[in-house]
Amino acid sequence: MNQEVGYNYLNELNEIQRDAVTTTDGPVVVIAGPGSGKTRVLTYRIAHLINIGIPPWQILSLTFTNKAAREMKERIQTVVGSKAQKVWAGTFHSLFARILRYEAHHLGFPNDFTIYDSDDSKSVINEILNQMGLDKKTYVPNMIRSRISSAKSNLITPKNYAVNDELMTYDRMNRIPMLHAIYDRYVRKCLRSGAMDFDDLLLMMYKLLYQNQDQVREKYQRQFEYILVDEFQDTNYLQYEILKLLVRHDKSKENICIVGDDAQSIYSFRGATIENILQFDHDFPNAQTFKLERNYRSTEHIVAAANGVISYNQRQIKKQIWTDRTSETKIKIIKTITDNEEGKRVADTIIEQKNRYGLNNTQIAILYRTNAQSRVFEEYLRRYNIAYRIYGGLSFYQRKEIKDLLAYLRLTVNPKDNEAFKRVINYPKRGFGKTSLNKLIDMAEDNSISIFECIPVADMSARAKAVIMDFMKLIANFRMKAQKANAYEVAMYIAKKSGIIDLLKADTSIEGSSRLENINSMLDGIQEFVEDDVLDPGETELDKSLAKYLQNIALITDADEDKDNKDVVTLMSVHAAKGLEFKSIFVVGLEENLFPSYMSLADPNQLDEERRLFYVAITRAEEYLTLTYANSRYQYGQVRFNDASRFLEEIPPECVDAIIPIQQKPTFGEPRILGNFKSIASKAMPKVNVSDFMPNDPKEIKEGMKVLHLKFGEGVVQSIDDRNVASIYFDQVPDNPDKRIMLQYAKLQILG
DNA sequence: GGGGGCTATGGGGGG
DNA sequence: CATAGCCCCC
Repeated sequence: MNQEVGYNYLNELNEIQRDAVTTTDGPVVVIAGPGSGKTRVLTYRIAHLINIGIPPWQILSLTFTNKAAREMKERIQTVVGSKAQKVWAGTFHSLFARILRYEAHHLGFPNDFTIYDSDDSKSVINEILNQMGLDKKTYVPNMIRSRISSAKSNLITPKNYAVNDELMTYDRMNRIPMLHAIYDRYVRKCLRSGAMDFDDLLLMMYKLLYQNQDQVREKYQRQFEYILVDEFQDTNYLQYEILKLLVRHDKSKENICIVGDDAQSIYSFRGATIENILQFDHDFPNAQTFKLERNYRSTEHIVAAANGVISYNQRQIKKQIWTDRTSETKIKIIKTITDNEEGKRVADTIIEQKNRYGLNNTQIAILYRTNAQSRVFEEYLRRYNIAYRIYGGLSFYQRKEIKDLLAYLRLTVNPKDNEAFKRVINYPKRGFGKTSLNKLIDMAEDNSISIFECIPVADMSARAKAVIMDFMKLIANFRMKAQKANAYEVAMYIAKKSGIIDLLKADTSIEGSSRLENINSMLDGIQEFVEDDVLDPGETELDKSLAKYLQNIALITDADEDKDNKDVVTLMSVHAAKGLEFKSIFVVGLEENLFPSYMSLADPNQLDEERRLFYVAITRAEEYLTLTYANSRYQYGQVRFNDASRFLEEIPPECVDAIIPIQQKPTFGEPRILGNFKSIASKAMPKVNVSDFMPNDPKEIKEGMKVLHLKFGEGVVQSIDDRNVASIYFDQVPDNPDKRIMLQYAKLQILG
């Protein structure tokens, strides 16, 4: 054993954990309760494999977030040194994307394929609905997306879908009989755009292995001799089938170790199925099972509460989670009248805990069922001067300006990327509107090619043609640059040459400057990417291309972001909190219709999943657990009244402090922040007396004339172009006095 | 072709 | 309440 670096990690494990680490060969199942040292087992198992001589690049370790993978690598590194970097550790999506970057050509995709996010997918679906003339109220884009996604996750091709009685009957009954056709078109559109959605990253990996062109399957089967899968309860059918393709072959020793907890399965809405754990025993009958039942994280009351709650679920793998951590502090339940008061009481309690127990902000987290609930807590934390950070919600990469620049980058790497094309063809404005774009889209569809490929043969007005040829030249120019420069240099070049930076600089409003800031921090991020000199597993030389950068960022999420070592309270959804732990946890909004969500109430299976979600929430706490609910809250613009969540009643009463009642005098006079004040403060427009206004015939208007406009006031005509569009300077308009007005519609009065 | 304003509608979790 | 999408106006 390698004793030069590290230490004897086996001493840090209990007996069962140690067995789970040292049973390296053959299939292994680890059932790991919350706080049972699961990460420790996974980490040391990998370190152990490396220590007994397994080359690190033969180890495939699939985790739920990239951050978890990164942290694991760091911990492995303390045991085995720099070899840890060579382990293939990451999420299913990110590792498969990396592999597909070398292999996608086997599947008819460019190796520099684009990854479509869910907004892109939705936009593709909308385009299809328009082209097929289908009603979006019946064919709800989100619903279609999720049906396509689950078809893919269950390996049902469009062809198979169309001949599947059960699916077709379901669709007919739900008045969406064309779904199979939409699915078919969707797949073909993505292929033509050289784009894969999130499901495709899995599906194409499956196809790649299944088709086995150039013995690709054998290559990866040989390479990944040891496979570890974390959070196995959250894998879907397709993910499991891929694992089987990798593990099951003639020479295989079936060295696969899956780690999971059926009680923490919370992703069935995206196709995850607990069946996978049950099926695993069936598929690998010689699998050895280890149950980690000792909870090292939480105190007795929290563990008892968790056990009590989860016992209301019928189907589960038998286990008894226990702890020897005693505590004076029981679980607190706080009841309030309004959501606003809930926010205040949570903030009060945070102050109290910091004083009484000496907690740092970092040791505290507020968990909610829906991201929309964060607002009241933000308000009070800000008011109390407590630093916080919100995870989730609108991520950085979903901001408009970021998506705009990204679209240029994407189009540069992959000109067939239709979604990127649509986004920037008229941004900045270059007079290429909806009508011309729709014409192009239809033409591309008719010829089964991408929009970009369609341009040279497109039949359109001379003016539109001129605009679009210029645009093509611009992109060609970007592509040339991308061939010889790194991601940062190209991105900087594009940000400037595309006009995005100038456009944002010209916008002097607060939002404008924050957009520019975002662009700059994105560019900083790209520079960081370029300067990072760690070789990814599978790489023989550093790849700092734009294409590589795009692949990297397409799959990172908020949960992957590092806490920048600031002392902040964490606000996040329960889903996002999975795998994390905090000394003090607040689970808020415990009301019927909210947690459990109203969408789950009708279906016992979904209700069980909500319960598991609650189980995940409370087991994040080490010592202090506070549960809150409000009798009434603002939901969708009106006050709603909800009963306390059933989950509160499922907690054994002996774990709970006496319920803290509603404050007798609720705090009035706290200003509520109301919406719709915008219009008052907004721009002061010049006033023109309507009764005096006498517009002239537009034909009379010439360059240099002084004119009057009903809304913009007095202006001077700077120029009139061949399209009969006048550029007029209105000096009474504060923000952007330069207006382009089409004379055929404009009402202008000549002043001289 | 582009922008502003109004209405209808949704309403969850995330790779 | 937020926002997407539509319609209308310039």
